[in-house]
Amino acid sequence: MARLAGVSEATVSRVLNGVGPIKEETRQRVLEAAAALHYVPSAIAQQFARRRSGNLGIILPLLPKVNLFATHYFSELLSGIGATAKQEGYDLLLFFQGHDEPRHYDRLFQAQKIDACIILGAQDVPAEREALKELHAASRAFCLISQRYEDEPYNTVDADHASGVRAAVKHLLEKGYERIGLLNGPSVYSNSRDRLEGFRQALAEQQLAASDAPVLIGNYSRKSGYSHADQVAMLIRKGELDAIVAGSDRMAIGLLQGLKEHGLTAGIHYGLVGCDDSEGSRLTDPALTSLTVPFYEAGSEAAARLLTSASDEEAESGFQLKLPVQLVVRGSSAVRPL
Amino acid sequence: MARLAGVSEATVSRVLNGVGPIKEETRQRVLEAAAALHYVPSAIAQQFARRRSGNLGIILPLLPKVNLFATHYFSELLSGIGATAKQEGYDLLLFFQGHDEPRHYDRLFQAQKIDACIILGAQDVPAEREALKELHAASRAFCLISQRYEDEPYNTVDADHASGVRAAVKHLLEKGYERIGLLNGPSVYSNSRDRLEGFRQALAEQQLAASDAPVLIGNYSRKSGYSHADQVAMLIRKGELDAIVAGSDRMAIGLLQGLKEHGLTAGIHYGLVGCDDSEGSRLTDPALTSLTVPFYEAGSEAAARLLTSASDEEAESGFQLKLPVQLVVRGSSAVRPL
DNA sequence: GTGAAAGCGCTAACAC
DNA sequence: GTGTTAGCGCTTTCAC
Repeated sequence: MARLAGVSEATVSRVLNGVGPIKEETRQRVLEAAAALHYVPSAIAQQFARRRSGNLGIILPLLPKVNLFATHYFSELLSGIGATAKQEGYDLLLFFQGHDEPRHYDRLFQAQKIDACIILGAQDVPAEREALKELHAASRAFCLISQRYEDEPYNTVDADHASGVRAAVKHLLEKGYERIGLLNGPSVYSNSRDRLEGFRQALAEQQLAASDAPVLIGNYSRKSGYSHADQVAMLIRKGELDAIVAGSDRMAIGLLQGLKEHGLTAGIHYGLVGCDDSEGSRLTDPALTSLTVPFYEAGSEAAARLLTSASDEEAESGFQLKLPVQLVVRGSSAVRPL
Repeated sequence: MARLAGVSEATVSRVLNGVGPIKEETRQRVLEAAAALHYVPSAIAQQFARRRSGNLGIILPLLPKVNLFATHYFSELLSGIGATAKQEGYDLLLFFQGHDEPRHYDRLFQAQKIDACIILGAQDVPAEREALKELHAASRAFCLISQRYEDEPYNTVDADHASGVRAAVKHLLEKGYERIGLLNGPSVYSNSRDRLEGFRQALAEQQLAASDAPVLIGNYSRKSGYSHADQVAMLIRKGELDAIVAGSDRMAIGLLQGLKEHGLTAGIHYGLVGCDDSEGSRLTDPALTSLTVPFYEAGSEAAARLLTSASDEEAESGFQLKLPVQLVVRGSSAVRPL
């Protein structure tokens, strides 16, 4: 105890935490003693006494081994969260959530392991809704990223996927493509629904009938894109399709590879746009036009809103952020030769 | 307090922790009461009383925004660590370490935030060595992944990069390539040194002079691979090189793209092998032959060794694991046409 | 087999 | 401004 070294008692606490009025001289004495003794306060005891853990929980889906969250999506998000959390004096506590496991999110709060939490990869399924409702009922500080529940007032941070897809379709039309299709992800993710909506809006704006525009559903994986190649090749050959927007870069890349086997090259025989502007978009030949999503900012915004509101005890009004998405044009959507 | 519901006192603790002899009947009573009251023990208080945090710290390098740890490397590692930690009842506490920031690793132990820790992306630089020495001096349970210090007895888990590169070189020679080069990473990483060693061994085994085999040094990024393309193209044109092993898939891919601009195609004009068997290796055209590294296993092994030894108070003997690496053959190292 | 009591190392009233 | 005094909610000797 540094109190021996100095002369005081709980004053040490005040000095170290910078609370209450302290005479500069004693402050110095305490600081010196602490330094001399290499004193490091026990975080465990502090947490206990303060009844707050100082931890920001992060719940992320445990995808099957390989390609877990390779998609640079989680990487960016985590970095953004981490930077802000550090700045606010919080540590990051990670929880992998198996898809089938019971979602005991609130238990993390009850156990006081975390003071706030960010949920990644939430799905629109009953078990998830239940778990979130519980959090909300208990007034927990939590936030969803990249997933919204239209009928619930939860805090969310998302990208404006609808605008993104609108921009993509507009771009393709300007490039001379005429029959645009969509390879979307499953509707348990709100961003899939957003993309569909953006797609329809874009067609409507151009007075194009959305009803006969091809919309295929995959699962966001490269494999899924690849497996749709046969069908897409047929549509292209029949003249019913000449460009496609995919809900993820991975699906786009799989599709691109599959169509190459059909002798169809992106940017020549058809136009292709992906989503996420992942590293992979730069690896294909031709490189993939994509929509860049500010994941880092999403993470840091989410953390900032949660953590600063946690310290303020003010009535926090909740938030539903929608971050802008931007088109990055590359070879896969080059001018269409007639 | 569940004690009201039941009748006992500290017995609750015993029941919930399954220690000491308990009459089955009281055990049931306590359990029922706990269930009825939705009792969840405070992790914070438990940690405090037990003087252990129950956290496994993970230190990972904070790389500049984009492509942070996209490389599936960290993803796999984290998943492996997470799975084992969960199984052992530990939570994961994440710390991003800026390259320039002071490395106060031991402070995490002093503050009792963590009971053990895994360090990813450690470099062989003085500040790092200093921080690790401090951990070792204080007998902390820690482990390095993918980095060894030859002169220090630290716990490590690594892949057998030397064998991997040997296998790669052998494979290329068998395919008919004759003048193999190496595009390596910087020697602050032990795996770079390992690869160089494996490379030299392989040449020596084949009675080839290692001295005039081209060895280039990049920094593991795609950009770095790309920027070596000019030099490599020249070597190929001069007949001084016809195949190359790159220290990472990303460098290999950058090189492949750069050489394509020189009109040189992997698998036709030259042979190419990468390292890590990342997702990107399947995206290039041709697909990239690579060395598959068991990152998931590395993570889970590291966690297992640390956490089981932490509970056993036995003399833990330390460990230096070397996991096997395997060659995955794809198009970039096809038979060389003469 | 179970209760009683001490205490983990801090913070936060409350006096002085 | 600073010391005194209670706990925070568990675990853990030690008796019984």
